[in-house]
Order: sequence, then C-alpha cells, then structure tokens
Amino acid sequence: MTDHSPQSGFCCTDHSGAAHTAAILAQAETRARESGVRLTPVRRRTLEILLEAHGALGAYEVLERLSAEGYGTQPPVAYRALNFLVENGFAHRIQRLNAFTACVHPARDHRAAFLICDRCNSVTEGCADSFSQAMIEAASAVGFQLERSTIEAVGLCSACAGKPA
Amino acid sequence: MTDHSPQSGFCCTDHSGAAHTAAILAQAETRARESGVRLTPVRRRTLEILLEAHGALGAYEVLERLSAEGYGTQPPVAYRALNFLVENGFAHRIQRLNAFTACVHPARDHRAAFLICDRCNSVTEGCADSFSQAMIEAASAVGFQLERSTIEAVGLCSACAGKPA
DNA sequence: CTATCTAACGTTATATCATAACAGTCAACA
DNA sequence: TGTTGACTGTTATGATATAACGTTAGATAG
Repeated sequence: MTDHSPQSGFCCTDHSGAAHTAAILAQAETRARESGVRLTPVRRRTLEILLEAHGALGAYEVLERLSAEGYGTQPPVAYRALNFLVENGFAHRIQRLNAFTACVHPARDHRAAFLICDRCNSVTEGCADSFSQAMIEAASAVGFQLERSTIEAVGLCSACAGKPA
Repeated sequence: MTDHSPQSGFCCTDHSGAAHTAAILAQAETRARESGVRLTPVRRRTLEILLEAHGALGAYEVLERLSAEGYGTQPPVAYRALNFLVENGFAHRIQRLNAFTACVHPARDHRAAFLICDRCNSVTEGCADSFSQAMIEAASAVGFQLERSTIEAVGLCSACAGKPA
C-alpha cells in the first residue's frame, strides 16, 4: 500500500491490481461492520466491479455485469447498490460522467476531488480537504452553510498527454 | 452594479432584478459582437429566460417557455441554445441539478464555483480563480494537464438556514 | 422453535434528460 | 443571383433514473 499524503493533492500511485482491490475491499468490510451497515452480496459485488474497472462505470454497465452473474436485471438493482456505496463512503459519483467509481481510501473520512481524462475517461481521486476548508470559509462569508462539495477537473491524464492526438 | 472582488470567493450581492438583467444582457451582446458569435433571437431569449429565473433551470423548463413564445417545441431547440450559451461563457451548466444558470459576469473570463441550496435549489455563482490555480498546480504535480474544473458545493443558503426546517 | 418485523431485493412501469439525423430557412457574399 | 454555411425546426430514439409494489430472508421477541 502506498502513502496517501495528508492534506491535499492527488496521489500518484496505481490503484489497480488484485492486491489493492482486495485490500480496499477488506477496509470497506471493516468499516461497514463498525458503522453497522450491511455490505450484502450485491453491494459487495458492486463494489468489486467498480474496483476492477479501469475508469468510472455507468449504472447500466454495472447492471450488465450484475445481471450476468445472476443478480437482478433491472436498473433499481444497480442504482440501489451504487447509492448505498456512495452514501456510505465506499464509492463516489462522478457527475460529469453520470458514472461511479470506487473510493480509493474508504477507511478515511475525506473530501475527494477528481481528475477526469477527456480522452480516456480515466478518473483519479485526490484529496481535497484543504480546498474544501477554504470553500467552507468563503461560503460562510456570504452566509452559506456548506455541507459537501463536488470538485471535478477535466483535462489530459499523463498517459494521454504523451500520445500524439 | 457591484464590486466583483478580484480573486476568489462568492459575491454577496443580489443578482436579480430587471436592471441587472438588462445590464448583463448588454454585456453579453457586446461580448458576442466582439468575439464574432451570433446572439440570435432564440439564444438571446434563452439567456433572458435564465436571467429571469430564480435558480437554475432544466433544459425542458427552458423549452417550455421558448415554445410558449413561438420558438421550436422540441428538445434540441433548447439544448442547442443552452449549449451555445455555455460554450461562449454566457451561462453555466450545473451538473448536480442537470440544469443551467446565466453567468453573472459574462464580460470577464473567469473560473466559476457554485453554491447550491439543498432546500430551495438557488444557485450562487462565485469566482474560483484561486482554487482553480491551486488545482492546476496539484494536478500538474501528477502529470495531469488540467483544462477546466467543475466546483459545486451543496448546503443551505442564508435564507433557508434561517428558517426552522 | 416459530411468529413477527424490517431491511433488502427484484420486478414492472414510467419519468426525466439528451442527442442523432435530416429538411427547411435565411443572410452573407462570390 | 446562385451558392454556401450557419441556424432553426422536426422526428425519432437513446441514455439515465426513480416510483411503486410484491417477495425474500435475516434478526429478534415470545
């Protein structure tokens, strides 16, 4: 496992690979137990599917995989599992893509920001705690009680930036 | 017109009212002329509709108004006008709401951030230039070429925060 | 051990958001 | 004045998301 630096910025490590997937899944299970929520088979499998994916997945892509494995075949099955994961901090919704991605550090309470590659749609999760703090202050200066922020950046990932076009 | 402070934060002024609407519309027309794009009747009217709205409007809400006034009745009419406005900096898309809102300072090139009220859905546009700069730097540290960011915060606006529940 | 309760699951049906593709219109201008 | 290209409008369809309801299964009180 890699160092996830403390306050701000994006982490530069590869989050793919079976070992990492397993580790995150284990963290998620621990956290679910601790907070008294149930990581049921569909939910767990949905999280695995997100972890195995390269980028973010749309709800219907998740549904396809779930139904192929004998789970329900209709949209609510996927949406419910995905919403559960998001609400409990195991996954994030990427608004720009209408898609979902596994949280890379579900064990820690954090504010996330995302780098989305315009070309390959890869999604990198970063820690936006310092940004969020600044936002909370700027908002409260105008009397706005900020609860949560969505920070999504679009551009070229290092892999795609290297390629011609 | 009020002072739109330079680098960061949300502005505390009321952006509604016919006078302000007219001023922004005038700025938009100037800018359109300068940049050689055409602010046609549908596009102009669409911008007015956004300016007159209290919060952000969905494309179908805009379409409703447009078609009631003799413009086209089908979704592409609204989406084309809205996309034109967004691409040219006259409006913004609010991802979280699948909705659109007029830009409150179309004359200036800027990075926007939004405060979205959970209760009344009002949208306040703020200037995120300093956040964006910090993001660009954090992103480039991991080799990501950032092009644009979406920053949307959800919480309670000052009006709603005062009310009971 | 069984009755009961509730969270989760699965389904049908439908709502909501968005765009592809193509035909007609009109102003700019060679 | 004919051609071009941007704009508008239409039909049709695709993509995303949720409401509502019956069923299942795990927890728990009796």
